[in-house]
Amino acid sequence: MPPLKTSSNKSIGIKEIAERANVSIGPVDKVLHNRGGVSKATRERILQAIKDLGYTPNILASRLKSSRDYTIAVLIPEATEIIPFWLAHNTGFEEALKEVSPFGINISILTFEQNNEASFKLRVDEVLHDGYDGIFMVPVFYDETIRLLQHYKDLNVPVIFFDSNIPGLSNLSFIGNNSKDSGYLAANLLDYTISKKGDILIASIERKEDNHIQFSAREEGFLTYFKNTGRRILRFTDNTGNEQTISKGISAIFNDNPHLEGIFVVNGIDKIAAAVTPAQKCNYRMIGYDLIEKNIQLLKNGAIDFLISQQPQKQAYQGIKLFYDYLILKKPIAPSYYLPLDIVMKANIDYYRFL
Amino acid sequence: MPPLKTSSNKSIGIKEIAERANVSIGPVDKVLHNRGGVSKATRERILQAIKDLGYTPNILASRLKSSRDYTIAVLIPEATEIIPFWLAHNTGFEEALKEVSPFGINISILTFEQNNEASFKLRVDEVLHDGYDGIFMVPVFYDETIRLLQHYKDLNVPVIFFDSNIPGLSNLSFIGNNSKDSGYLAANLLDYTISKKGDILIASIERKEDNHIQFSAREEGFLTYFKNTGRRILRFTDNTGNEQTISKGISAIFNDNPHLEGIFVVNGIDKIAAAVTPAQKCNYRMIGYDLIEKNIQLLKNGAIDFLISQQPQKQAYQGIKLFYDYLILKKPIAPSYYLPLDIVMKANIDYYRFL
DNA sequence: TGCCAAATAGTTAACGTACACTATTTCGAT
DNA sequence: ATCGAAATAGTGTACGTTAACTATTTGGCA
Repeated sequence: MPPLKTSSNKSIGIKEIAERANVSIGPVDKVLHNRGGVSKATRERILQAIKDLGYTPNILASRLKSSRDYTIAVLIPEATEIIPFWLAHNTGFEEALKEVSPFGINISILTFEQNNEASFKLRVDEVLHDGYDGIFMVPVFYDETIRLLQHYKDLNVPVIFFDSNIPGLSNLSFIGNNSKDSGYLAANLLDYTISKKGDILIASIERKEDNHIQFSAREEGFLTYFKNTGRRILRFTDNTGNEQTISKGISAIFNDNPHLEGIFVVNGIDKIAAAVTPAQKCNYRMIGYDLIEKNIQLLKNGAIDFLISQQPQKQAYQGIKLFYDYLILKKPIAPSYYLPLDIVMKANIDYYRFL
Repeated sequence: MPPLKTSSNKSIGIKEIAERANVSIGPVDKVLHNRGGVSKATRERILQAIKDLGYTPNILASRLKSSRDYTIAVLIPEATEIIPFWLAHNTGFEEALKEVSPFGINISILTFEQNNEASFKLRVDEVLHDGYDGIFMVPVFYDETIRLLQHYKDLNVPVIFFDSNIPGLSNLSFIGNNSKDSGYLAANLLDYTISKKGDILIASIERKEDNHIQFSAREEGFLTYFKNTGRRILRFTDNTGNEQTISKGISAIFNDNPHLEGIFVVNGIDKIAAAVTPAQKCNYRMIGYDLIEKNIQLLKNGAIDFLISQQPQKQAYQGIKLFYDYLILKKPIAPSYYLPLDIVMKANIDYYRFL
């Protein structure tokens, strides 16, 4: 039985196409790139030859010759002390660049303040003015996002959203997690780890600089799971950010609800986890989001039981490679790419730290 | 604030190096490829110029010129009705090939029977005879693996293991899961989902065609977790493969152990899951391995609670890309690449199905 | 019919590298 | 000092594509 060789015997190039169509390579290239200046008849012959011989362009040679550069603008919130989350994307960008930069793909990272529409607008202005070959962005502010999309729609420049999505717009694609499903997953998992009659608390730290759409979706998914189960669900929301206040609030809930067994933290799990004493901790399970360093420590010392990763690095990596697929390989792009919802716990955290 | 441009202004080629070292491109190329025929003095000058200017070879041009092909032999067990697991790798191989085949990397898939050393030996003979530029293999049989390694060690041909590892050999690298840690993870998760005093059953279907080293490691990790916890652990092993026998065996254990709450299935979870009635199922949790279609169905209908994925597609994909890194990019390769231990349940299975 | 612009087709020079081939230099032996 | 082989350095072509440039054909109009 002969081994399954995956190589094509003899690669056919534009020369072979030209020969088969009885023309020189000039018109072939024109047809391939829709550059016009080819009579209808020969155009047909060339297209037929391409079909017959199964031409696949040699991207190496193509790239070598036309050293056209593609610059992707990356519109991403600034990582801060409070929200270090956005730092994680960088390793993904770097990794992707290693693979695609030989093909002339560069990125310009344009950061903005997540709670400051003016700073976002400034970046959009910049992007519109400078003219990029692709936009990879977190669509935080609706109106400005629309403005950007409208400008680039006519230019046929790919705009891909990541992290959070605004459905129904003219962006080429979205890459990220399904927030609602992640909430549903958290509920499913929490349900497994507490007793049938235990109560559940949904907690969150609300900050103006956060992306509320995503958080609502998480909660919605979570509640969907428990709909009609008779499970008692409590709610705690802090918008002070003050440790004392949070601590008191949580303690009060604990005292008032002896049957509390699970906590689902929509956002700011480090703050919530800090508000709980180890003595209290042994009585409930806590699940939340984001594999940032602080949370990883809390997971390791047992203050948090489960984290759901949004895989920022992977979003960044795959996102940039989507531009490579689209711009260089001319592959079709799906309207959305949902990354797996990874469940991370103490026993497998080390395998998720650097990816 | 200017955007962080990641592009290099002007790429340095061998021409620039030659100029700086006061030679023509000929000797530069000779130095770059250690082809000799260069005097020590000019060699030094050239190396210095390379260092000074920070030369990075243009892999596109390089590849275009020398259309040297690399063929990787993939030694992988044959997928069968009983063990469809090995089918999953194919999509990973295909995906990887799409990216690396422009660089001249091909693969030859050589399958063997997992429980038949002779068939393995045949493939090893083939590999030794035909001469490959890289070997990607599951080292199922020790002696033959050694034989292969010894032959290729002198030739400096990269041999990478995947799926299961034999430590301490001269292979370049390993990519796969850490089986022991996966067992530990399963224990940790199961511990979360059952009550403090529940008993646990470790079950497995032993078949001669299986990889026992991996299974032992899983069990070892599992037991490590429960060491000194006082948890009562039972054991069920079937080596008949007969449905009736398994069913009876499992039933007997259920009857004899009313406190049984969790089942860890080392291998053959579909068989074990089938042996349990829905009525019994609601009293325990079941965790096991392999995202094969049969198991996915069982997960969906609730017969299985958790599956740990070995990510065969990712192993295949990343493995082939390792050869690309090594052969084309000349990047250093780590001795092992452990993939994340993914926890899959009903609520997130759909995100794991096609990757 | 002849002329000329427009349309179409053909030619060629790179892109950066690899490597075979040719040219030059070095240096020991006479 | 001269010759010539060995060692070293330089040259040129090709890889497949792109796109500018040149050559040819077409066809409308006087």
